[in-house]
Amino acid sequence: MSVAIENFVKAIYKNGKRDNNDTKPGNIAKELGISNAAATDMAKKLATKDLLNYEKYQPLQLTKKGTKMALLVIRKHRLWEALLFKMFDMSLHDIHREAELLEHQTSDFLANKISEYLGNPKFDPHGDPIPNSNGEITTKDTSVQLSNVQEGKSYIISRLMSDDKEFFDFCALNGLKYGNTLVVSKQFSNNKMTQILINNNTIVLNQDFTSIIYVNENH
Amino acid sequence: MSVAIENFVKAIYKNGKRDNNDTKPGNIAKELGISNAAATDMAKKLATKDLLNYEKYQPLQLTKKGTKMALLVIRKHRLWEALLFKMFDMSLHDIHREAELLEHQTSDFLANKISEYLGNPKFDPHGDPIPNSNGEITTKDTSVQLSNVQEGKSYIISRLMSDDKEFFDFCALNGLKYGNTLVVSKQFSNNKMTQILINNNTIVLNQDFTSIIYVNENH
DNA sequence: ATTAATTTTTAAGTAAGCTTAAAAAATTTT
DNA sequence: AAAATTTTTTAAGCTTACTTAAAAATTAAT
Repeated sequence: MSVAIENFVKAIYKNGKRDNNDTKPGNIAKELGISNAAATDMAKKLATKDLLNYEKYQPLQLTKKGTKMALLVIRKHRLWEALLFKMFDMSLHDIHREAELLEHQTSDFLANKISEYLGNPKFDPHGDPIPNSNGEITTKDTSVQLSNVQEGKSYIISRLMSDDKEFFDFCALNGLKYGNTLVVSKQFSNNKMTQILINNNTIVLNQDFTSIIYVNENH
Repeated sequence: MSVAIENFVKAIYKNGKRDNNDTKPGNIAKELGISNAAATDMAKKLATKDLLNYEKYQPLQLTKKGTKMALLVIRKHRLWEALLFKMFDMSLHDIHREAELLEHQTSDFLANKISEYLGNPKFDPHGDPIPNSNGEITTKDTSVQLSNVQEGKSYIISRLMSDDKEFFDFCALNGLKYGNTLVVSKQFSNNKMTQILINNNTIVLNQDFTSIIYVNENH
């Protein structure tokens, strides 16, 4: 299967999770930076390969086979991120960029070697779960978006769900890092803004950021 | 530049070295598993990009720019081989196969990180020299083919120049490994066959093998 | 030095993965 | 509910990297 196909099923999987199953061609096209027409074309093609179900004007739905393909690509991506992060002094954004390419050129055999070397980690450096070699995610995610938390409580950052350099630069600067602790000091105007205390600094985040930072309550 | 282009200049570079500059389209086509027509087409195209000089019916000659591109791809290939060989328990053939794909999806930045991590090695696990980040090979090669050595002398294996699984399996079985010592006990019929003593075993190699095993005299 | 064989080139054609433009359908706004 | 907007689909076309088939040139054999 080609890189284009792998990226296509991956985009459907990711957008499905993120945008509450808005997996219509336009949404996927945007994610991939291609035209809507190209997305429709590709959807039809992948339907003939039993990777997804296609019905005109309906959201695209991955089949079992398509989902497995997506998860195996995501597995390779996250394993590469984990490996590069551990071995080299590289930013989250940089490891993402490299993994984005390497993921398509990695045999299952090599992926397993990397996993084994790392001690079969369950999460990558963003806190995203790493699917196993059968394309299954066995960990269950109890984290919530930082936009959805309660004032006054303490939380542990569990996930930074982004590909964006600006965001990661901001995170690096402010101690927003997988595993770190923060306290929510105030929620403003319907959770559009969130004030947190982290590393003895008070910062205010808007929803662009609080919707992609996931946390678990700190008991 | 595309994968096809990177592989094309790499093939010219490698065949130029190996086959005494027989870099006519047919030879490159064979190396890449494409038709002669495709090789001619690509050659013309790359000439317009100043990667090679093309004259009808003449061998293809890489320009400075083309040579540098080839060497930077080869650099990435050999760095990946060195890394995978060091970190994971993988055969020479397996690391080659993985590196063949990874080489095209590796930024210069990452290549430098890998090199640094490995202590800027000058040779890969086959004994092949690793070009530096400017695409230059600074080590000078004094090794000779095992088909060209003298009876009775002792040599150190410096290079196993192959991509072939059969060959590597044979090497692994018989202790033919980069850095190991062997003694040439006999040359037969115009060097078509060579008898060597290695690891207390006597084995006879034909020219298919002795022409791709390089050695340095053991002083 | 011809003839035969091989290689290279040209020409025409294909598949993948895109594009833009316009038509059709769905969705949103008023 | 009708009109306006947006999205999806269809259609036609493009580029890359190939292919096969046949013509032209080179190389090898007798």
